[in-house]
Amino acid sequence: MTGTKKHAGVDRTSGVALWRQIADDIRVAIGAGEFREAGKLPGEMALSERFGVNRHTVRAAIAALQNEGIVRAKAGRGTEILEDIRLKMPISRRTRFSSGLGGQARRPESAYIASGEATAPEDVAVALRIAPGTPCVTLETLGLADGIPVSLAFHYFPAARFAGIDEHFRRERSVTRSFAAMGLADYVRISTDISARHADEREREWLRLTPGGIVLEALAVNADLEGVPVQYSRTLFSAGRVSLHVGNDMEL
Amino acid sequence: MTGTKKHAGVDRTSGVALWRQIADDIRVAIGAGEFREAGKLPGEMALSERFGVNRHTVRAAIAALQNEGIVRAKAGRGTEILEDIRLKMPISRRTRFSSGLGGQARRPESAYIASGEATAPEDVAVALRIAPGTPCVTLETLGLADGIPVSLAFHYFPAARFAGIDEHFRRERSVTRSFAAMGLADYVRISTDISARHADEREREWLRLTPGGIVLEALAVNADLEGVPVQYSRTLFSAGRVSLHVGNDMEL
DNA sequence: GTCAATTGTCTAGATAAATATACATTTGAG
DNA sequence: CTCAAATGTATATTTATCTAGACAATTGAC
Repeated sequence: MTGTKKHAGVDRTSGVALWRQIADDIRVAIGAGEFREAGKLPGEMALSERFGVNRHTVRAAIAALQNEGIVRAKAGRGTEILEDIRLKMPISRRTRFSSGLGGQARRPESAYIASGEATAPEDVAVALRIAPGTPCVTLETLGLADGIPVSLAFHYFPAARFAGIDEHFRRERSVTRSFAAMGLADYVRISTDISARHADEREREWLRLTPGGIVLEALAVNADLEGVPVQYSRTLFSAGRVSLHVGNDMEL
Repeated sequence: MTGTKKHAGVDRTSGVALWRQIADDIRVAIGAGEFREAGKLPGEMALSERFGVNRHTVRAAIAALQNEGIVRAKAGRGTEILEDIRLKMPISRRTRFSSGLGGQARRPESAYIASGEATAPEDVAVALRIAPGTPCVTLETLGLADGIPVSLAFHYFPAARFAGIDEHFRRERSVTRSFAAMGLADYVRISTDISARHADEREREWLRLTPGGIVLEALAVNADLEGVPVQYSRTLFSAGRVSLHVGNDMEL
């Protein structure tokens, strides 16, 4: 071992400023319920010892968390924890954006970003069981909870069956209701592929992430009740605000 | 607008060093297939213009990517893109580590890290449907593919039923075979919770990740064929090497 | 071999982040 | 009111990151 004293998870060679590492660390700790009893963070001195850094570095971290709306510092009182927010998004045969967040006392909302026409690329065509190059309607949407963006989705629908579904979405603000308006009363999730990576610039902008922010990328296929694929989606969830739950109801 | 020219996705006020932002950005671009034709990155000068930074900053980013084994720079030739190898790990009712990677022509392997006894914390107890504080056998394992670590798992087994299962694992190197050796011939996955975050120091060490590396965290519950929970696992997958596939067979 | 294109190395200086101290201000308990 | 415990503000110094420019070393094309 070197003579360097090792402290909780701060890395001075990572290219990430200490205040940001500490802010990320505290955010995770809050999510894990570490300070739930006190309802507030330990004092700046205590935190600076815990992380092995100067008090001002801790202050910079807290300032960042304040900026995110997670905590609120007040002279003489301490730093109050405002809320613990990581939504649980169910992934099941009946996965839908708005109903998925229903039980969590939040206001779910979908926003229209853009739509257009495109020919299906290889991977999308395979998933939708159509020939590569088949015309598709594309739709890009933003999912919000209490006004905070949580997901950015890019959808493909076979144009032969769903031409104009984007117009329905602009009115209905829901894929489920858009399907219903076009005569498809019900549909099921048949496959979901999940990976994680760093968000690119555009994704960071829509999801209001800081550089280095992580997204969960879910590639999903929905089908009608006959099993014919009706939708291919690539949805990016803000990993700091959402976890995905693969549950029992996938079994029936 | 200010006189500052805006360049592709670098943010100078984020607390993340430019070289790391650029490394992350290039990694994402490689994943999206941006340089697939050339098979190599643009020159350092071209990249420094693209990101609006000095050539040396780009060099630092490339050095980081080289360290991750994603690219290889060679004087006079350029910076070659190595191969993007991301294993697909199926998540289904019959999820098992070794058979999951079977079809991908790789040599799967599990290694024993440590084991012990512990009382079940709240969340584990709820998942295993036992009282908090019930004795459990704990087991920590490393999953490898072709000798490269891909997952780090921490398991809980109810001690009343599975005392000594860690000893079986040390011999068998497989949870499935350890269960079999203790009289449990078959089991099924009943729930999986997936999220993503930055790896901590210890995780980076076992999974051989660079600082800033991402892990997919899967919280899973397995049960016997009567539906009685037999195992709770927290598995960390190296997000650069693994994607999780939630497929149709979850339905039967 | 010559040449252009590219990565590798070196030195120096400017900017941002982190440390070290000191003291002011706000709050709630007693 | 007084005091202890916090956060807020200020200044100076050290360290890490980024910029700038010059030149060496390697490679492949001609």
